[in-house]
Amino acid sequence: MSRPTMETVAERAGVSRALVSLVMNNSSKVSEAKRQAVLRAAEQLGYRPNLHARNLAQARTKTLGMIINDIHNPFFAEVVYGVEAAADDYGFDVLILNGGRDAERERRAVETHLQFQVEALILVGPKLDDDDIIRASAVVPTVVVASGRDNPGADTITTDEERGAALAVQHLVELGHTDIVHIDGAANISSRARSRGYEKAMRSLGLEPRILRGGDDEADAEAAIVNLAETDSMPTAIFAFNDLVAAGALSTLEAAGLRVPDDVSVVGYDNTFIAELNHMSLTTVNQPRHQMGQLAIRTVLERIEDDRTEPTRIDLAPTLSVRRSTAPPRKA
Amino acid sequence: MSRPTMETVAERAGVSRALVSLVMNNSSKVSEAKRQAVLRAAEQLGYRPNLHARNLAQARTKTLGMIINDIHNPFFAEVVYGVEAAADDYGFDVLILNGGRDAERERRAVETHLQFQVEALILVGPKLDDDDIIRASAVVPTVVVASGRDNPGADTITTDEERGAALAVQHLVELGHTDIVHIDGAANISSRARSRGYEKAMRSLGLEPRILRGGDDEADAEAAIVNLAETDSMPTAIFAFNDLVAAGALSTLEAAGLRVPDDVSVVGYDNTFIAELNHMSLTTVNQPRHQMGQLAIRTVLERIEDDRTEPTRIDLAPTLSVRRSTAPPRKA
DNA sequence: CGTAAGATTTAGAGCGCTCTAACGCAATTG
DNA sequence: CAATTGCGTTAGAGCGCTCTAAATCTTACG
Repeated sequence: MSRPTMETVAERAGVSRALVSLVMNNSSKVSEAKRQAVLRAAEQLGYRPNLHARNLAQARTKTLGMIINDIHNPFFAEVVYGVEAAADDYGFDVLILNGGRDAERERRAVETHLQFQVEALILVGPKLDDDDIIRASAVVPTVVVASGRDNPGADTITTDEERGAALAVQHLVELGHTDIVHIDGAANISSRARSRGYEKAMRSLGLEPRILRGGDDEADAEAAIVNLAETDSMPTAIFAFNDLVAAGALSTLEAAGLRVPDDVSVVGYDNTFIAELNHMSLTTVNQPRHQMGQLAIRTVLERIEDDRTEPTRIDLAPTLSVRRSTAPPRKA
Repeated sequence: MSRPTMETVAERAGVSRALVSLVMNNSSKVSEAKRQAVLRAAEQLGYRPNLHARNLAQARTKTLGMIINDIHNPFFAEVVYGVEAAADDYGFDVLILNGGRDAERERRAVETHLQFQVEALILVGPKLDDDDIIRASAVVPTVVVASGRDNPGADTITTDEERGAALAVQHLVELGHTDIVHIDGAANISSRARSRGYEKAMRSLGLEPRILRGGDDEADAEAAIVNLAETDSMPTAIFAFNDLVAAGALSTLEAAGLRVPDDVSVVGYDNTFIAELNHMSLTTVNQPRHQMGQLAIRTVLERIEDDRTEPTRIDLAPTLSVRRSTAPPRKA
């Protein structure tokens, strides 16, 4: 009942174990006759090579370990596709472990991957802290995708989020807005850069920045906007930390009797699935996620092969996806 | 530069390799003194057990292989969380491979998992056909989650989709609707059951079913509704194949000057992320995804341990999540 | 004290595969 | 025809670990 091994196949085909190995790795120095015999035997027995044995013998695995902050998040999904496409090209398998938005879980995931002897680690939006990342990259080449900060020891692929925020501001100003409020991401890792980008852009255009504390979901947006309505003046445009916050802004504004984009324009960030929905149709800052995934693989594999030691940092340019949530301000 | 092995640790701690093994598997029959010595040596060397060697020696892996139809789809993500939670309880690791909506890719993923000697296979919304599934379950216990049909040889975890559709109809009828149109899922695997549920429910309530061909995204909904507006009469309620189609209905209806739910009520299916957004607030049929994931693990692991041979089928009950996209029909 | 029972520790084989070195054999060559 | 070459094939060691059986060390008791 236990699975057939090379030994079994060899016997059946009337050859040595070594020859079966050669056939399985389709070596060129096997006669056509024997190759056929071996393949036939393997087929009949339902033979399947044992990857653990192979990895052990070869002392390499041709496998990459990827950890995703949160499988739920469609932003990361896109990165995964990029990673897989590139890994395919290089003949590597990608094993995915779910971080579950939890540093402790991620730490265990790193451990699992290392025990599996993955040849590189791809961390997508990790919650891990610097020490964890240093420790990991001491063992195996590591690349971090889409995390604002610098990652000591690891390669980093990001987009320039300051620039992304500036794109949003610029778009609104070109439409004629001058009173633009930013709802920030609170403690979120990307919040700092986006806020800074917003602030710089506003100042350089001679406008006064107004930043409200937000967060990363709909409820946070609601709180911020209720606050605006009650104690502050309502701006003509809102630049939200991300699409979800922007979605919250949309519904809260409408609940308050304000129309988007007629009364208030709204811009999001990330160009997630949400923004694309017709019913939302959010103008938003887009990050080239697929490309980020691809570059992550290239970078880290190139690091293996050329054994470069200095970590690289790649900063891609964000773009703006204009949809129906922005328009010129109502003529006063 | 190569990683330390048990041998290395043993030398450093001044004990035998076997003792290190015992410590690593925290056996109770090791003296405290040696245990400490070994742990210290391991720590200092940064020792990490090689899972491939262990799996090879043990002839088992304590690893489960999961294949997800499409990482993008948030519906599946929730299932993943359920699977992981349950697998944790049993001390199994879960390796995830992305099917990428493509049967061929899935087939390769199955192969990879089998070569990794996973002890069971969890297929979430697979695109594979019956033969593939039969072949896989001949090698390793297999459970299929969220796929309408019967899966020969494999365990199956689904919800009763006919019943889900009936819930939607019933809700609308209770609100007072009688003219309810269904936009179906075209070739989608779940379409048949949902349509049938709709039709039966309508008939049993003495209402005339009207089914339009839809699909599984926004554009499909738009086509169907434009059709309704132009050639047919507009109903007072629409039951869509899934949330995305419902979202498409929402925007198309509004573009046509109809208000939801004042003029037309809309019900979706799946209770995805979209439905929850405040701005959408879709009434929708909910499947207990987390529970489905958990049951998948329980079922398949119990199958390993009790070596049951007959495949099981578990059909969970869907529920209705009522939100703001449904209301009584406008009084005529 | 001697020794049996129990508690710790270890030697060594084996898991399924790859890889190096060597082997057998036919074809080629001087 | 002996020697060389080269192709196809194979023996056998070794990858890092677990596991069984046996060795060694303690402890306790008569």
